[in-house]
Amino acid sequence: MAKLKDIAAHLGLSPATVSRALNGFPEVGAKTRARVLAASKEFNYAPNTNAKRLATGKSGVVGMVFRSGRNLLLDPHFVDFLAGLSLVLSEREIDLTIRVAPPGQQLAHYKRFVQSGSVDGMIISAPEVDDERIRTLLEADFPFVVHGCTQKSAPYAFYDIDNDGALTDAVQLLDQMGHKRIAFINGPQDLVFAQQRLDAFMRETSKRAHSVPDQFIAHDDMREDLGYSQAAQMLDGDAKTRPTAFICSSTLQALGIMRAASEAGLVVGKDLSIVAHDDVLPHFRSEHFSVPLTVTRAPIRDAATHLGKMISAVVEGVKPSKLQHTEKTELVVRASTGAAPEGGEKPW
Amino acid sequence: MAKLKDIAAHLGLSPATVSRALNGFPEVGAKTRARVLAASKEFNYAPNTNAKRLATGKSGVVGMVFRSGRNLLLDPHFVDFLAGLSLVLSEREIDLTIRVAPPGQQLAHYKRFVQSGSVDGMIISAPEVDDERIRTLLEADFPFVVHGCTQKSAPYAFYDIDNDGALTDAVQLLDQMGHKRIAFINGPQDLVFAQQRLDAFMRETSKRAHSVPDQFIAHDDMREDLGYSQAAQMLDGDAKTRPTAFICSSTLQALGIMRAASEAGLVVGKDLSIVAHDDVLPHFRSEHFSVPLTVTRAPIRDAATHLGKMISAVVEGVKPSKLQHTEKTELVVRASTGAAPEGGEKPW
DNA sequence: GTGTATTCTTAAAGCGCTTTAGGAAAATTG
DNA sequence: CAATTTTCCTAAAGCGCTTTAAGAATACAC
Repeated sequence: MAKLKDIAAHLGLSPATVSRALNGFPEVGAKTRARVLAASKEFNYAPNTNAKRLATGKSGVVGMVFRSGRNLLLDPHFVDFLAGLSLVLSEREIDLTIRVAPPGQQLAHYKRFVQSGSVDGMIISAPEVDDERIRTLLEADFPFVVHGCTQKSAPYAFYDIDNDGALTDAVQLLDQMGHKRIAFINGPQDLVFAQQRLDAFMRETSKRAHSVPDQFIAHDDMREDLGYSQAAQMLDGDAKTRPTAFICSSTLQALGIMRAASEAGLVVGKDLSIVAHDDVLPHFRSEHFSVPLTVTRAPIRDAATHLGKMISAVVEGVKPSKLQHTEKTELVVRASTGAAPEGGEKPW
Repeated sequence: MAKLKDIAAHLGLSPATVSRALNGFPEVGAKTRARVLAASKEFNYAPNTNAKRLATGKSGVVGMVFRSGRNLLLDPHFVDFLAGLSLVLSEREIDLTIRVAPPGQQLAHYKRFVQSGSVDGMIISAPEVDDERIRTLLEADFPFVVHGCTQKSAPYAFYDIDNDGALTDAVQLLDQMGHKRIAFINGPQDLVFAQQRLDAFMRETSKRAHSVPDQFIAHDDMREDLGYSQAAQMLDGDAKTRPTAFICSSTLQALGIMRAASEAGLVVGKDLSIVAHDDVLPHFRSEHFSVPLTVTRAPIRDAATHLGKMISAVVEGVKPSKLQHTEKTELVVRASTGAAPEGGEKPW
């Protein structure tokens, strides 16, 4: 493996000049640069990454830590995010290194990442309500970006969607259609976005005087099977008091709700309305569901793309406070929502 | 950030001793080691990864390159593999760095990974029939493992499943049930496993004197929608000459075939039999399909686990030729297969 | 032609760790 | 107790690159 020194020796130059020629510094003569470039081609030279990293103090890598318990890599939301992210990063010649750790050891891995200098920045996904990872990275003054946001005026870079707006839209739509009994199948309660959605849901429903009993609000991973079982349970009761509409946090849950509805003999869009939040996962296109789904739409792909650019900027020194974005969601009304069925006008 | 030198100075020791104490070398005194360990705790010391890497020549990282076109990160097979792999690697304190590149630039990235010394080894997934990545890494004598295998006596470490056996089992089962017209919906033809399955399929069907016309063999990405459209097309014809059974390479394709069957008014397991290969993807459990699926079973997770251990061994210097495994698949007969329907006894 | 500015190149230090070779101190031997 | 061996530790070189400070070489001015 040819080294910088070899090339220098071969050309009768010093390593310093070769280094500068290769890295595009202006103070090297035009023909010298040309010679260096040619020799580097000829010798098939590639600089030793680790030497470069040690000398510059930059790694050209950003890191992510995954939970091994509730394995995020099995969550389609998360995978789509990762796919988008790694694509953007690769375009910028930034590598992504991933590490999997059990829930209890998450923080330790973040600290090690920070201290060991193996990454220039980190990406945090699915922040919790009071997220210790964020606290740690802030304290260490280490570059990072967050997918989601924990508070109104956060001192870090983030890309979030307007969860409040999404839920407001959803409740409002159903209310206009005459629904008074709206159930909510949400994401894991410890995650910020779920909390934000819950808050908005509670506010908007109670504002309209049809506040919702606890048993019609569920919090769990956003999966088809869980959506199914939760919906099935909620639908298992007197037709006079069961929900006439569902709001849920993911199209996967919506699929489960549809399955439960069909088993209960209910026609979606007629006997039962469903509004989901749609992250636009490539394998679960809500417009192609057996009953096309009404959704609040915000592609998770967009978040990944933005966050990739953001972390690259933060690492370059851009102020995190300049890199904050909350994306509005788009309400797309399709066939899964319709007027409340007869007998549905009575609130809980 | 505390450095090795700082700790050494603080304890009145040389950096060499501190380094050895921390890395568990035997030639350091028990109480010296204790002091070093204590001080390192106190100072919250973490060695600089890049310095370590430069000094040792090892990075503790393995790399993967993904195609950006046909984005492998959107393929559930692949993601499940990745999830398993990263888990095993993390247990061994090996990081995984991923890079995404367009199809034409794959090779360049492999070369850069090799030359730059940023990774100790690579993992290759979905090898092609004559895979240039494998050739390149072999030439460079660089550690790598392959998920799948390109030839009988390969000079590299791999974990493969017995594709030949799987297809043999599948054809044999259907044959015993009286099926004479078996269609095959396979994976992308340029991939080795698809080729192996095709070879076995052709051999076993022709052996039984019911060889298959071209239009009843399809090659494409293993997706529900493609399985659906391919099956729909194959089923769109005279009941006397259309397939009575399908073999397919993935449970996703099987889902598509089921959808096509149901739209054609066919009952799976009665009018139409299906055997799929099952990689045991967590979101697509074949035993829970509306008609439980007959499969040749081999969890992709197992492959990931093994390959994680393998690459770690190869990097440690174990001979790749000692690390080769072909896993048998398990035939699991469920309700999706049944006796050939009336009129099904006539071969093509 | 001398003096100054400008352009190009180099020597050498340094990034933070590991590791080889060697030395001092302590333990073992006869 | 001198002669070894063993145990523990250190000095210093080195990993392959970048970068600062300074020096040659060339160009420009008058």
